[in-house]
Amino acid sequence: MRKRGYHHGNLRQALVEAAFTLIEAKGPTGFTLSEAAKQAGVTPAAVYRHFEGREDLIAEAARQGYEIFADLMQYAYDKGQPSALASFEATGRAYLAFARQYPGHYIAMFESGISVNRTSELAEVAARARGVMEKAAMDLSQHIPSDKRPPASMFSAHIWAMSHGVVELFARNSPGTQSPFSPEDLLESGIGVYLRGLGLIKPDG
Amino acid sequence: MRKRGYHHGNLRQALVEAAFTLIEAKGPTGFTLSEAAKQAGVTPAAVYRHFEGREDLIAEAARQGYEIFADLMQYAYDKGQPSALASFEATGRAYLAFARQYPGHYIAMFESGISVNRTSELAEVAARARGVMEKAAMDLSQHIPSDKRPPASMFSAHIWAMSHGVVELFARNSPGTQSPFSPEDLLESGIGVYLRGLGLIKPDG
DNA sequence: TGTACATCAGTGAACGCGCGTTCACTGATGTAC
DNA sequence: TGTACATCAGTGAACGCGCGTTCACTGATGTAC
Repeated sequence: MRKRGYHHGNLRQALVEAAFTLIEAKGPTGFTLSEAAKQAGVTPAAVYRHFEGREDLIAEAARQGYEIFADLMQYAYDKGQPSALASFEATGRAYLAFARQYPGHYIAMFESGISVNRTSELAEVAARARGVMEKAAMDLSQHIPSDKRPPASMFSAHIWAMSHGVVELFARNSPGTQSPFSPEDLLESGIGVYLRGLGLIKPDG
Repeated sequence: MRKRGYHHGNLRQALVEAAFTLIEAKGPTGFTLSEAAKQAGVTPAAVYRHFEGREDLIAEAARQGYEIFADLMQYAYDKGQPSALASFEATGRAYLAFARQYPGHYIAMFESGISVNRTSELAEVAARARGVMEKAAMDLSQHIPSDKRPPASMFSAHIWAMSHGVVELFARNSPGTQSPFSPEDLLESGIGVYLRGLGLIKPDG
């Protein structure tokens, strides 16, 4: 039961959620502090009781996004264990699922222009998320003969790049919209080919 | 020799170039018509002799970007001929080279939020660029046994996604900046693994 | 349980700013004769 | 070659707008006694 009087009760979080909605609808450009306040039913000045300003609000939105993201990746990883391959593939699917399910979060994290090094809190949670991706890659790369094994951080960078590219180009109203394939199919098949290239799954697998 | 009096001489192009500079420096968000005018040494109102408004100017910047992009891709393709593999790899390198050499153009094309379907001119040149990528993929996929050959448009979408992802995550001041690998190495190795996955280059190639 | 009071999350008015856009204008350029 | 004139790319002032931010304030809440 929400209280709604002079005091909002949970304005801070309401503002963050308004930010997600606005960022999702209009992009990081379209997001304004005033409109977020309005959507939360509050004067723009009230925002300053909870955030230092516009940037700080966006940074908090990004932080929450990374938090969820890291949790989902960790969960996917755990669920795939003890198979390195299953864990790896699960994190790939989790990546795309996150981008689709939390578009506002995703945009705040990757397209809002705020630096991951803005605060130590933000840097830490981003590092945690990246850590899961790298762990998954590391585990899996143990199965590659060491002489032809790429560094795990390169491996995970490739997958991250392809995932991000699929999201940006094919999971939005972007240039590649025309594609007859769903982002999910595109990413899954792309990762499949890549893993075959590393000899990690069978040629006809 | 430039003429510089009451009449600018080539204001239209000067404005487009100011747009590239500003977009590169401050992102599509930071770009303002007024500042572009100022940078071209002209009153904001003068812009309206050449463009319908802010959006129209950005769209022209994007169009010129696609024009250069399509030309570079075509050139790379031609240069690799008659080898399908050489053509393909050359277009991959050309993609990244374009993104690095023309960051303002790249951002106007892919991050400014203008739709490729805004005008037929823009749609056409974008289609031309995509056409080269797909042709390169198509040629190369002829070398894959037809039973395990993915559709060329999927193939090219994978490469495009990885290329775009590398640009966005590792060739800018973005989340992945930490990576110890250069974007060029990352993309080249990523495409290499991918092609190996398709059986298009030797396992130890 | 009731009262006095401190706390602090909100208000609302005001600010200066730069934005995109419009308008009547002006003055440089180029062409006709 | 010189003059009259049409063209049109620029000016500069003005507009309304929404922005982020500040400030003194007010009124709801929660606590001490």
